[in-house]
Amino acid sequence: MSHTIKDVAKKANVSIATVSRVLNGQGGYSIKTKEKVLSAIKELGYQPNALARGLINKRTKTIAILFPEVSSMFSAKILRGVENVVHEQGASVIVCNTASNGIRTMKYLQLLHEKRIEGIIFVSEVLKEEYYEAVSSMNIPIVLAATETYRYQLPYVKVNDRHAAYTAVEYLINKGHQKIGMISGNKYDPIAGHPRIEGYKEALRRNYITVNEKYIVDAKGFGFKDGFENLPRLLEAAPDITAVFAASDEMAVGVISAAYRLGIRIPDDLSVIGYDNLPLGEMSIPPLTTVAQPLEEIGEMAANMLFTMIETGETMESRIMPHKIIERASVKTLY
Amino acid sequence: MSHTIKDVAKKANVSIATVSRVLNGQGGYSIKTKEKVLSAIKELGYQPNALARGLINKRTKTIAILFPEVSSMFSAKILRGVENVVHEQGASVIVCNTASNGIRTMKYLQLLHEKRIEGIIFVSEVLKEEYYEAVSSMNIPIVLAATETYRYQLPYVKVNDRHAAYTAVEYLINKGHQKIGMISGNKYDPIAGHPRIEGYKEALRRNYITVNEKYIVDAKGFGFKDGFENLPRLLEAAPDITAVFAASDEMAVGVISAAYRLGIRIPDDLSVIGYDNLPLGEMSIPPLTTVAQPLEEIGEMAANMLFTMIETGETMESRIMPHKIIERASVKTLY
DNA sequence: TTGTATGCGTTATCAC
DNA sequence: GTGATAACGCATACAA
Repeated sequence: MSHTIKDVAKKANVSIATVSRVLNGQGGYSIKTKEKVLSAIKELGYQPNALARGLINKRTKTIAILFPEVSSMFSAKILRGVENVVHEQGASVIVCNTASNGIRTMKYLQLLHEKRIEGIIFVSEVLKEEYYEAVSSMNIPIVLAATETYRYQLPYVKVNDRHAAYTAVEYLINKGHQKIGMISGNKYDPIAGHPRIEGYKEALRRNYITVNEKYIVDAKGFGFKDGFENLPRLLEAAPDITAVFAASDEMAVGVISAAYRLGIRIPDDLSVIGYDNLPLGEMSIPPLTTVAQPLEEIGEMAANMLFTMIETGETMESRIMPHKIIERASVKTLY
Repeated sequence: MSHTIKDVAKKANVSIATVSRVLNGQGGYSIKTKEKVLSAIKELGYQPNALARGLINKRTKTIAILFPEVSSMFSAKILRGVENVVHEQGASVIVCNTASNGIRTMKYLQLLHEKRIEGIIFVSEVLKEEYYEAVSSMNIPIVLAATETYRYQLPYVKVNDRHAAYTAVEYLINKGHQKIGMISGNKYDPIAGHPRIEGYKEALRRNYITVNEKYIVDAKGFGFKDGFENLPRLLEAAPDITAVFAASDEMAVGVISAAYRLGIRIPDDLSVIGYDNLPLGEMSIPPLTTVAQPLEEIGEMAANMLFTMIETGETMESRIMPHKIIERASVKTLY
């Protein structure tokens, strides 16, 4: 099996203490012994045992990331950002698919506790009380990504959902649209649901357009089907709309597909704006205009914050990341 | 900080040996002491230290997965399958983005060695010799997913690329197409490139259609842009084609978008078939007909194989997973 | 500059 | 049934 520091010591004719010292480059040894040790290490192909190390210095150089669904473009983008800085730090990241399932999440949290990971990035979901308790008892930092919590003082990094939605809708208004429908994700979702609806309403109000509740149809989720199935419902309730704000890119693409089925031309008959800026949007026909969340940067920022929290032991300020309109071809100018 | 087995022992008025015994449910203690220990554990919120455990029994219950690009739907799907069985096993998975970069990969491999992970799943890439050497020296099992290697005896799980491509093209032929173009990924790619081209050719030959090299255009990769930018090139070289086989779904969607720009109607003027069966395909306009790789199952199978290899110490047989045609709306029947 | 010895939190092998 | 105690592989305080 793998060699130990002892084997190296023997081969180099020194004590294990000396080997340990050169391994950690602390000095306190002659250049000659250093070379002896180093060559012994090379000869044996020795690799230090991170378990033994971690046991002593209480550092595992491992963090975890939890999301409700690993296999979505959304999660994948954030993961990429996280993985980037994790690798930079010489650390590693354990991924956990919670499936939005309480017991599965709790089971993971326990496993992570046992493995003595040093920090957690919690993505997209609402942080339940039991999660919070569990993490608290682990005494390690956590940062929320693309979500936030009002009940606890926890750092998060996300865009301002309300404002981003506002921006999207105002963009539509600036393009001359007045009758604007919205297909929202679950309206009870305190992060990606309600705030975006509020942003929509506020944009209308500030531009002296009356808010009509019938113009808002609530999907149950944020997927393609949610958009696809709800465009007809929206059109029935509000046949005169000239534009739709969909609460996610997947929904927006669903809307576009539904429109295609119905013989409604995008953007000529109906304009569509999405939310997220997933790669999907560029691939759509027509290419989707959307309000972008910088997902990869959110992941990077979250990871960076987590690592400095691990290092310093102090908490950090939350970050609101900038959103911006990505103009493509799904919105028509109306004048 | 976290409590140790010692604290539990003290609180329960027993020795650490006894605590360890009930912790591992080995028997050899009265039901009464068991309860004493258990309640002490609960009171203290004790969590065993996996590092110390791993140090002794040489098991970390951790595996790693490496892919060239985490933030693709392709990787995400496989990851999901892997994560599924990993969680079932009470283990955890470290994700590594190699970025198809040799030194990055080697750095990761070393880190993983130090962490004493128990196995590796290697996805999509060509296994270089130095990778093989590194993994060999770790003395842990590896299984390849969606890739394979000819130089070494390593278990893999993937579809038969050549056959899957054959199936896709024959489907086109059965629909009455004779002039069929192909946009291949990198033709030097020994896994996803060359074999698919061979499958394409074979399908033509077996159906007595002359292979014309001009009908094959080689993109440099498998992305949207590769499809988008190469349809015009293909059309120039082979203006009379009635159908295109794209070597990936992303490319196929790129082809559809390019066709749209060119005023070519899909499938009326041109049929398109893809490869992979990503969620993307359902969202396309028109929905994409494609040959499916069961990505999630590939991930699950790879993980299952890896775990039994870890358990038994023996190697396993490779698995060819079934592919199948997913009929949607991008192919027209020609008679 | 170098070596010895102790401890990190477990499990396992002995005794009792 | 239960309790000391020796590993596991390493870092470090203390001697030398």
